[in-house]
Amino acid sequence: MKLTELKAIQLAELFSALSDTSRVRIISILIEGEMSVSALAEELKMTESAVSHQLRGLRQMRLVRARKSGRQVFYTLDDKHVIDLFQRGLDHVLHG
Amino acid sequence: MKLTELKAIQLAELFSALSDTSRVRIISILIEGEMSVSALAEELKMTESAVSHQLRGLRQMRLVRARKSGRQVFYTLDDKHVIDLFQRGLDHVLHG
DNA sequence: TGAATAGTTGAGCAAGTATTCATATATTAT
DNA sequence: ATAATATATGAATACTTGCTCAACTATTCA
Repeated sequence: MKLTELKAIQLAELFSALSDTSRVRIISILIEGEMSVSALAEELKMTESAVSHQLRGLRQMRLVRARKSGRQVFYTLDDKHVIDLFQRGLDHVLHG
Repeated sequence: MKLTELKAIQLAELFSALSDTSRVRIISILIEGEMSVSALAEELKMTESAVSHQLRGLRQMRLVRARKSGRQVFYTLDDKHVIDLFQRGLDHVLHG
Protein backbone atom coordinates (compact mmCIF):
# COMPACT_ATOMS: atom_id res chain seq x y z
CA MET A 1 0.00 0.00 0.00
CA LYS A 2 3.03 2.24 0.48
CA LEU A 3 1.83 5.11 2.60
CA THR A 4 3.80 8.32 2.60
CA GLU A 5 5.46 9.10 5.90
CA LEU A 6 3.02 11.97 6.39
CA LYS A 7 -0.05 9.78 5.92
CA ALA A 8 1.37 7.19 8.31
CA ILE A 9 1.87 9.87 10.94
CA GLN A 10 -1.63 11.26 10.45
CA LEU A 11 -3.14 7.80 10.69
CA ALA A 12 -1.22 7.00 13.87
CA GLU A 13 -2.33 10.33 15.35
CA LEU A 14 -5.94 9.60 14.50
CA PHE A 15 -5.85 6.30 16.36
CA SER A 16 -3.85 7.82 19.20
CA ALA A 17 -6.86 9.97 19.96
CA LEU A 18 -8.68 6.80 21.03
CA SER A 19 -5.73 4.96 22.52
CA ASP A 20 -6.12 6.03 26.14
CA THR A 21 -8.62 4.71 28.66
CA SER A 22 -9.55 8.13 30.01
CA ARG A 23 -10.26 9.51 26.56
CA VAL A 24 -12.26 6.42 25.64
CA ARG A 25 -14.40 6.85 28.73
CA ILE A 26 -14.86 10.57 28.11
CA ILE A 27 -16.00 9.90 24.56
CA SER A 28 -18.30 7.09 25.61
CA ILE A 29 -20.07 9.50 27.97
CA LEU A 30 -20.21 12.37 25.49
CA ILE A 31 -21.91 10.07 22.99
CA GLU A 32 -25.00 10.44 25.20
CA GLY A 33 -24.89 14.21 24.90
CA GLU A 34 -23.02 17.27 26.11
CA MET A 35 -21.65 17.45 29.63
CA SER A 36 -19.75 19.89 31.84
CA VAL A 37 -16.20 19.31 33.00
CA SER A 38 -17.17 18.80 36.63
CA ALA A 39 -19.99 16.39 35.75
CA LEU A 40 -17.55 14.41 33.62
CA ALA A 41 -15.04 14.44 36.46
CA GLU A 42 -17.60 13.05 38.87
CA GLU A 43 -18.82 10.37 36.45
CA LEU A 44 -15.26 9.29 35.76
CA LYS A 45 -13.98 9.64 39.31
CA MET A 46 -11.15 11.75 38.00
CA THR A 47 -9.99 15.17 39.16
CA GLU A 48 -11.33 18.10 37.17
CA SER A 49 -7.78 18.98 36.31
CA ALA A 50 -7.07 15.60 34.76
CA VAL A 51 -10.31 15.74 32.79
CA SER A 52 -9.57 19.27 31.67
CA HIS A 53 -6.13 18.24 30.45
CA GLN A 54 -7.59 15.41 28.41
CA LEU A 55 -10.31 17.64 27.03
CA ARG A 56 -7.67 20.05 25.86
CA GLY A 57 -6.04 17.24 23.89
CA LEU A 58 -9.38 16.20 22.44
CA ARG A 59 -10.09 19.83 21.55
CA GLN A 60 -6.77 20.17 19.77
CA MET A 61 -7.51 17.01 17.83
CA ARG A 62 -10.89 18.55 16.93
CA LEU A 63 -12.69 15.64 18.53
CA VAL A 64 -14.77 17.70 20.93
CA ARG A 65 -16.16 21.22 20.96
CA ALA A 66 -16.61 23.45 23.99
CA ARG A 67 -19.61 25.65 24.74
CA LYS A 68 -19.28 28.08 27.61
CA SER A 69 -22.31 28.91 29.70
CA GLY A 70 -21.73 31.05 32.74
CA ARG A 71 -18.79 29.57 34.50
CA GLN A 72 -19.40 26.09 33.21
CA VAL A 73 -18.05 24.65 29.98
CA PHE A 74 -20.05 21.99 28.22
CA TYR A 75 -18.32 19.62 25.85
CA THR A 76 -19.78 17.74 22.90
CA LEU A 77 -18.38 15.39 20.31
CA ASP A 78 -17.37 17.11 17.12
CA ASP A 79 -15.88 14.57 14.70
CA LYS A 80 -18.35 12.13 13.18
CA HIS A 81 -15.63 10.10 11.49
CA VAL A 82 -13.73 9.38 14.66
CA ILE A 83 -16.92 8.64 16.54
CA ASP A 84 -17.76 6.14 13.82
CA LEU A 85 -14.35 4.54 14.32
CA PHE A 86 -15.03 4.47 18.03
CA GLN A 87 -18.35 2.66 17.54
CA ARG A 88 -16.77 0.11 15.23
CA GLY A 89 -13.97 -0.53 17.67
CA LEU A 90 -16.52 -0.95 20.41
CA ASP A 91 -18.47 -3.48 18.33
CA HIS A 92 -15.25 -5.41 17.94
CA VAL A 93 -14.60 -5.41 21.66
CA LEU A 94 -18.17 -6.24 22.60
CA HIS A 95 -18.87 -9.02 20.12
CA GLY A 96 -15.91 -10.71 18.56
CA MET B 1 -22.98 4.80 27.09
CA LYS B 2 -21.29 3.92 30.37
CA LEU B 3 -18.55 1.46 29.46
CA THR B 4 -17.20 -0.82 32.13
CA GLU B 5 -13.60 -0.11 33.03
CA LEU B 6 -12.60 -3.37 31.38
CA LYS B 7 -14.26 -2.52 28.07
CA ALA B 8 -12.68 0.93 28.12
CA ILE B 9 -9.27 -0.64 28.61
CA GLN B 10 -9.83 -3.16 25.84
CA LEU B 11 -11.00 -0.44 23.48
CA ALA B 12 -8.00 1.75 24.25
CA GLU B 13 -5.70 -1.24 23.70
CA LEU B 14 -7.35 -1.98 20.38
CA PHE B 15 -6.71 1.53 19.11
CA SER B 16 -3.23 1.56 20.61
CA ALA B 17 -2.34 -1.20 18.19
CA LEU B 18 -2.71 1.34 15.38
CA SER B 19 -1.42 4.39 17.23
CA ASP B 20 2.23 4.22 16.21
CA THR B 21 3.76 5.24 12.89
CA SER B 22 5.95 2.16 12.62
CA ARG B 23 3.05 -0.21 13.20
CA VAL B 24 0.88 1.69 10.74
CA ARG B 25 3.57 1.38 8.12
CA ILE B 26 4.09 -2.31 8.84
CA ILE B 27 0.38 -2.98 8.49
CA SER B 28 0.12 -0.93 5.31
CA ILE B 29 2.81 -3.10 3.75
CA LEU B 30 1.38 -6.38 5.00
CA ILE B 31 -1.97 -5.48 3.43
CA GLU B 32 -0.27 -6.25 0.10
CA GLY B 33 0.67 -9.75 1.28
CA GLU B 34 3.05 -11.60 3.54
CA MET B 35 6.63 -10.43 3.98
CA SER B 36 9.74 -11.48 5.88
CA VAL B 37 11.21 -9.50 8.74
CA SER B 38 14.30 -8.45 6.82
CA ALA B 39 12.28 -7.41 3.77
CA LEU B 40 10.06 -5.33 6.04
CA ALA B 41 13.11 -3.82 7.69
CA GLU B 42 14.55 -2.82 4.34
CA GLU B 43 11.27 -1.37 3.06
CA LEU B 44 10.82 0.63 6.24
CA LYS B 45 14.48 1.59 6.66
CA MET B 46 14.36 0.26 10.19
CA THR B 47 16.66 -2.19 11.93
CA GLU B 48 15.49 -5.80 12.00
CA SER B 49 15.48 -5.59 15.77
CA ALA B 50 13.12 -2.65 15.85
CA VAL B 51 10.82 -4.34 13.34
CA SER B 52 10.95 -7.58 15.31
CA HIS B 53 10.02 -5.77 18.51
CA GLN B 54 7.00 -4.19 16.85
CA LEU B 55 6.01 -7.48 15.28
CA ARG B 56 6.08 -9.08 18.68
CA GLY B 57 3.60 -6.50 19.91
CA LEU B 58 1.39 -7.03 16.88
CA ARG B 59 1.62 -10.78 17.44
CA GLN B 60 0.58 -10.45 21.07
CA MET B 61 -2.38 -8.35 19.98
CA ARG B 62 -3.20 -11.10 17.47
CA LEU B 63 -2.92 -8.63 14.63
CA VAL B 64 -0.34 -10.58 12.66
CA ARG B 65 0.58 -14.23 12.31
CA ALA B 66 4.05 -15.64 11.73
CA ARG B 67 4.96 -18.44 9.34
CA LYS B 68 8.45 -19.82 9.57
CA SER B 69 10.22 -21.05 6.47
CA GLY B 70 13.85 -22.04 6.82
CA ARG B 71 15.49 -19.24 8.71
CA GLN B 72 13.05 -16.65 7.52
CA VAL B 73 9.80 -15.68 9.21
CA PHE B 74 6.97 -14.38 7.10
CA TYR B 75 4.29 -12.25 8.63
CA THR B 76 0.70 -11.78 7.50
CA LEU B 77 -2.24 -9.82 8.82
CA ASP B 78 -4.49 -11.87 11.03
CA ASP B 79 -7.35 -9.72 12.32
CA LYS B 80 -9.93 -8.68 9.75
CA HIS B 81 -11.76 -6.39 12.15
CA VAL B 82 -8.72 -4.32 12.99
CA ILE B 83 -7.68 -4.17 9.36
CA ASP B 84 -11.15 -2.86 8.58
CA LEU B 85 -10.64 -0.18 11.23
CA PHE B 86 -7.30 0.61 9.65
CA GLN B 87 -8.88 1.05 6.22
CA ARG B 88 -11.60 3.31 7.60
CA GLY B 89 -9.05 5.42 9.41
CA LEU B 90 -7.06 5.66 6.23
CA ASP B 91 -10.11 6.78 4.27
CA HIS B 92 -10.60 9.50 6.85
CA VAL B 93 -7.01 10.66 6.52
CA LEU B 94 -6.98 10.47 2.72
CA HIS B 95 -10.29 12.17 1.96
CA GLY B 96 -11.73 14.30 4.67
C1' DT C 1 32.08 -28.84 12.34
C1' DG C 2 32.42 -23.87 11.76
C1' DA C 3 30.84 -19.68 9.65
C1' DA C 4 27.18 -17.04 8.00
C1' DT C 5 22.36 -15.62 7.92
C1' DA C 6 17.56 -14.56 9.89
C1' DG C 7 15.26 -13.50 13.63
C1' DT C 8 14.31 -12.91 18.74
C1' DT C 9 15.03 -11.07 23.14
C1' DG C 10 16.38 -8.33 27.40
C1' DA C 11 18.50 -4.28 29.22
C1' DG C 12 19.01 0.42 29.05
C1' DC C 13 18.05 4.95 27.41
C1' DA C 14 15.50 8.87 25.54
C1' DA C 15 11.31 10.74 24.52
C1' DG C 16 6.50 11.01 25.25
C1' DT C 17 2.31 11.03 28.18
C1' DA C 18 -1.17 11.16 32.06
C1' DT C 19 -1.87 12.63 36.44
C1' DT C 20 -1.35 15.62 40.53
C1' DC C 21 -0.56 19.89 42.72
C1' DA C 22 -0.46 24.70 42.94
C1' DT C 23 -1.80 28.67 40.78
C1' DA C 24 -4.39 31.66 37.60
C1' DT C 25 -8.57 33.34 35.20
C1' DA C 26 -13.37 34.10 34.66
C1' DT C 27 -17.97 34.25 36.32
C1' DT C 28 -21.50 34.50 39.80
C1' DA C 29 -23.27 35.46 44.46
C1' DT C 30 -23.28 38.12 48.76
C1' DA D 1 -15.46 44.60 46.76
C1' DT D 2 -14.96 39.86 48.57
C1' DA D 3 -15.82 35.17 48.48
C1' DA D 4 -17.01 31.12 46.16
C1' DT D 5 -17.35 28.26 42.05
C1' DA D 6 -15.91 26.27 37.46
C1' DT D 7 -12.36 25.62 34.55
C1' DA D 8 -7.68 26.08 32.63
C1' DT D 9 -2.85 25.79 32.83
C1' DG D 10 2.31 25.06 33.93
C1' DA D 11 5.56 22.40 36.43
C1' DA D 12 6.82 18.24 38.49
C1' DT D 13 6.49 13.37 38.81
C1' DA D 14 5.58 8.65 37.57
C1' DC D 15 4.79 5.74 34.06
C1' DT D 16 4.94 4.03 29.36
C1' DT D 17 6.99 3.20 24.98
C1' DG D 18 10.06 2.69 20.90
C1' DC D 19 14.56 2.32 19.73
C1' DT D 20 19.54 0.65 19.94
C1' DC D 21 22.89 -2.48 21.27
C1' DA D 22 24.60 -6.81 22.55
C1' DA D 23 23.81 -11.44 23.21
C1' DC D 24 21.33 -15.44 22.03
C1' DT D 25 18.75 -19.29 19.18
C1' DA D 26 17.82 -21.58 14.98
C1' DT D 27 18.82 -22.71 10.33
C1' DT D 28 21.60 -23.19 6.17
C1' DC D 29 25.90 -23.50 3.70
C1' DA D 30 30.70 -24.79 2.93
